[in-house]
Amino acid sequence: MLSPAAQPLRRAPKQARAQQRVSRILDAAEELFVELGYDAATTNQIASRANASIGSLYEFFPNKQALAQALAERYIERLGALIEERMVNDPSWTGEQLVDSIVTALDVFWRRHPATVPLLRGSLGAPALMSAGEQLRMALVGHIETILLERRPDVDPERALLAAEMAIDLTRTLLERIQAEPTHRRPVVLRELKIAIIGYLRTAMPPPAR
Amino acid sequence: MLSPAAQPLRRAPKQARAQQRVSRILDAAEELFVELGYDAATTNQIASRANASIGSLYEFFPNKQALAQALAERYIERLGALIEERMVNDPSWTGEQLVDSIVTALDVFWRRHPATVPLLRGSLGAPALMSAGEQLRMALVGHIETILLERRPDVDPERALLAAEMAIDLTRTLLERIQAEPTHRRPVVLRELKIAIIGYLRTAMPPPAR
Amino acid sequence: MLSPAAQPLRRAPKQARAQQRVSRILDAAEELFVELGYDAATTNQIASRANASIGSLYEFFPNKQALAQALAERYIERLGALIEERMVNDPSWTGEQLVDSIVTALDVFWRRHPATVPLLRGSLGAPALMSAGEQLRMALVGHIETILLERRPDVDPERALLAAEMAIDLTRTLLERIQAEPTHRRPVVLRELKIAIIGYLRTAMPPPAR
Amino acid sequence: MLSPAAQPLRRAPKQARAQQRVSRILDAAEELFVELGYDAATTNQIASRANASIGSLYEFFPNKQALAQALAERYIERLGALIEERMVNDPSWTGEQLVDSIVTALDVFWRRHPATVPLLRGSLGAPALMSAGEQLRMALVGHIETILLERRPDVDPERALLAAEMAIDLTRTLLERIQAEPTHRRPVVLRELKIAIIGYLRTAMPPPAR
DNA sequence: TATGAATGAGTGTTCATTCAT
DNA sequence: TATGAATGAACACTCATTCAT
Repeated sequence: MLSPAAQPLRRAPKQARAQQRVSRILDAAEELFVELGYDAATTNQIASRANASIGSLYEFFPNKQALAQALAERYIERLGALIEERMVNDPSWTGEQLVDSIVTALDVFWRRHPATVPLLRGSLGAPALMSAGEQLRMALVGHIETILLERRPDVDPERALLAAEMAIDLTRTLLERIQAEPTHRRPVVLRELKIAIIGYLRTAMPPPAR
Repeated sequence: MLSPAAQPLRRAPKQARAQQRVSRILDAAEELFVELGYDAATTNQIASRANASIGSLYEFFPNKQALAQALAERYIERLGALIEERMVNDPSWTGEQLVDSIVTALDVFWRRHPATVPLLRGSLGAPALMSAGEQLRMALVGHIETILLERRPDVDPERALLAAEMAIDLTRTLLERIQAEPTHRRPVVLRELKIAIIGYLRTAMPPPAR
Repeated sequence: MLSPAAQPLRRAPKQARAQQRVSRILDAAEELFVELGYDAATTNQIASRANASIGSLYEFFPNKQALAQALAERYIERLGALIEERMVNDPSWTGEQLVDSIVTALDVFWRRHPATVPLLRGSLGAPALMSAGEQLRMALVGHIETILLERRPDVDPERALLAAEMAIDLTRTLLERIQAEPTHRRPVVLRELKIAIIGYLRTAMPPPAR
Repeated sequence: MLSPAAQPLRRAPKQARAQQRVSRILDAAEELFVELGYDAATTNQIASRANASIGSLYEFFPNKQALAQALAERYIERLGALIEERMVNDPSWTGEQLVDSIVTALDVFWRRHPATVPLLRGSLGAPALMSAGEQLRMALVGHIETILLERRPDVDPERALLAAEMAIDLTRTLLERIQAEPTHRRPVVLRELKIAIIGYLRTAMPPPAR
């Protein structure tokens, strides 16, 4: 259930205007983190791209890191929606179909929210982003774990958790990698990713001998 | 193989003393890039941890970026050695044994040179590091591709390249991920990584029907 | 006349407070350029003498050079005022009286704005100052040329321009020279300067034979 | 006359090799002061253009300023030679011819030794150069004063000194100014300079009534 | 409440000068 | 004596953050 997590906002934006502003600021942060990276993007740039004053930004976010936090939380929320819509664990599907559906959904999400990538990047390089990314990762892992256990109640829960983590980490890397590929190569890598996950799951949790 | 690339050093350190100093500076950079990230690590910190003066650092490296470059090049060199020593494609080995040997070798390398991780991280976040990391990745991919083709001459070369890329990307992420795990979990994840690669390769390039 | 030139200010100081601050910064720059020279004066010194923070200075001026530019522009403006007040070409005056009036006016200006001197100094030594100084020189030359042509319509315009340039250059040097003289010698040199200009003009553009 | 002045050299270069090296260093300093200005030229650049080591440079010159000093002194020496060769006060010449000869000689010198210009520039802007330039100026003034007194024994010695100073200062500025002019304008300005000096002297020290 | 002017610690980098070899 | 590697104070400039209005 993709919990909302510790409140990073100084003041809850009660009025619609304020909520809109917070949203615009996060949009701007998302864009600039992607364009320039977390470190190179400045808070003043973010504010001004959001048509907000820098003072306003700091009204809502105590510091730069909180922007990353909030972004991660927004992603978590939106992932929640995505999961409910598109990651249904339709029991009539084969495992292949399920993987396909999930990976496709995540690919769409990644493309729509490219800052997921720098956010999900691990600890090194930008410690500021670690906890935000960690949360996001855990939200995804939790969902996959649930699906896995639903479909394969025979599997050791610990193994399922591990497999879910692996699946998410594989997906993350490859989707990140895809950004660097020329457009025409993207479907190729995407297909390969699905193969990798299927291959992995098949080996890691072989169907119980009939 | 694993070519050295453009010279980033202002002055070639002819004397042993100077070479040692360059080496110490790179060690310090490695440490601090890992501890704080590329952006947050300052050149003055690096110099002082290397027991060198800041002027000395700039005697050898024209700017901060060049440190990352040089680090990547040093890694490429050392990987060259590692490959020759430990990544032998012994024909008597099974595929499993080969994967095990390679992944283990890389794990050791990763642990010894943890800055490989931020260096190998893709483009976003620190454009400065992109080309350095890209080189490193290509060096690894090239080696795996060679081994793959040697063992499986029946496979389409393009597929082999793709598989090599996949294998490296999977390995990179997971080894990076491992850093974040508590020590006792590391062997578990490492084993899982091997399973993933084996599972993937088995699915992607199934042995020719007999 | 005495056109304002390209805007060197990052942000137009709309409020009176800001305008005052810009002014104080320029005053400080003026003083320090005179005391230490352009290169030796540091932007931090300038800011702190202006009781402004260094950040504030860079809020208004994109870089050190822009301070010199802005100073030159301020001089050009003030010279505009000076010219209108004190360099009137009173037709009842003799040439001697006119020269006296102009040189005196410039002397006063020079004393009040001693950084005119380093600014007007030619290209070598501080390329940064060249264009700023060149503008200032042209403003002065233009004014003298106008007066010359008004009083001596018989003279070839090109000659008048040349004479105006000469007059300004002579004046500049000598007024600069004067700074180095002990106080009691200054009127002497000033008188000599007037003699030089009068002597020059008399020789360069002798009155038409009646 | 044209005295050598306080020794700025750490060690008298007794051997021919050393003298040559000092000379090459000064040549390099001259070039770079002209190309980049005194401040922007670095001592390392100077040493390396002179094919000397930086240590060698500091063997002969205690600091950067001393290079300017020594340059000025070298100019003074060479001016001494120039004066003896080309600034002869031939009694058969008219004043015009004399001025022409002197100004021409100085113009040649200036062109051959363009660093005279930044050196002679007054105190402000580069205090380091002040005393060096001052010495050079005094050497020139002294010579002109002598000539003036020889030709016009009727003139008050103090007036002659003043006139000599003026003549040198006018010449200096205008010759400096000439550098900034396009080549084809240079003879024009040069002629104008002669006119200015002649006009000035005629006015400042009119020939005794017959 | 919202603004954006103001702050100043901290950054990468340079360069005059020293001194071990 | 000559070298050039080494030094580190100092510089121009940035940017996260504050706070008076």
